[in-house]
Amino acid sequence: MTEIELTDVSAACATSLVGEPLTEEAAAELAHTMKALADPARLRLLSIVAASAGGEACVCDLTEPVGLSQPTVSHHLKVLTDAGFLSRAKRGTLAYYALVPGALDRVSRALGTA
Amino acid sequence: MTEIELTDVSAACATSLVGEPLTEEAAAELAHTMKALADPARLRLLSIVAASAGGEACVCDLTEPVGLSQPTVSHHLKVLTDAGFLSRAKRGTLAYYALVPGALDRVSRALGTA
DNA sequence: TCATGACATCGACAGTAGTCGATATTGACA
DNA sequence: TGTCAATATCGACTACTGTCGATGTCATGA
Repeated sequence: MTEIELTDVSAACATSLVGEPLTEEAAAELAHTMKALADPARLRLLSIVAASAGGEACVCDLTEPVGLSQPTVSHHLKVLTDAGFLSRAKRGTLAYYALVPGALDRVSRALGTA
Repeated sequence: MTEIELTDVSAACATSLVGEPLTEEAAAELAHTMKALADPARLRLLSIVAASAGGEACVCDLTEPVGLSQPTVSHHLKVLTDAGFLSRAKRGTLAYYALVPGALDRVSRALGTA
């Protein structure tokens, strides 16, 4: 595995897809970022977090809606956090996840021509 | 695998990610669409096609730039075509691929809040 | 009609990713 | 300190995916 450790959203979306041919590196970074979004469970987690009161939710709030085990939900949240889409705030024994403002918009702009 | 045969862009991007929680079906469709984009070779193919003269390119033009075998390139082009991002026009013995107008924009809008 | 060139499909293989149960970790609290 | 509850990590398994070489298909042109 060729580790791309800190591939987060801001790094991956510097250039636009349709402007000029992507370099190999730019394509790898953007693909890595999009892979984080290319999973139904993670998309649902993002949308549930976004729709939660206060814009944040803890793992225990998310397990039941998506119908997956707690380790699996934790795994998906880690993927989204590493990709820069979610932030994690631990308060007491609970871990609250929230959307990182602008992260989705950056990916959006990397794709769209408009 | 629960086949989603005709998952193309237009079906997958009806709702926005951050508006309200995605249904299981909407999440599956959008994830399927995004999976088509979540690969460095396919992103490069898209960008090369977009930047080609006349907005289209044949397989023989694409094999060398991405450094992959002809069958592999053909496979990626099929994935992108099935997902609704590329159109295929066969003229003589050559197959010309072109961006489907608005396809990327639809995904872009499904992600962004703006 | 036959050979050739462009592309698609097939079959196989290796690497990757989603999932879970079991377990470790961490903080709260009695 | 010991217990409990919430999360994270680990190990394993299965399924999927990217890749290739071999082969099939089809249109062109001699």
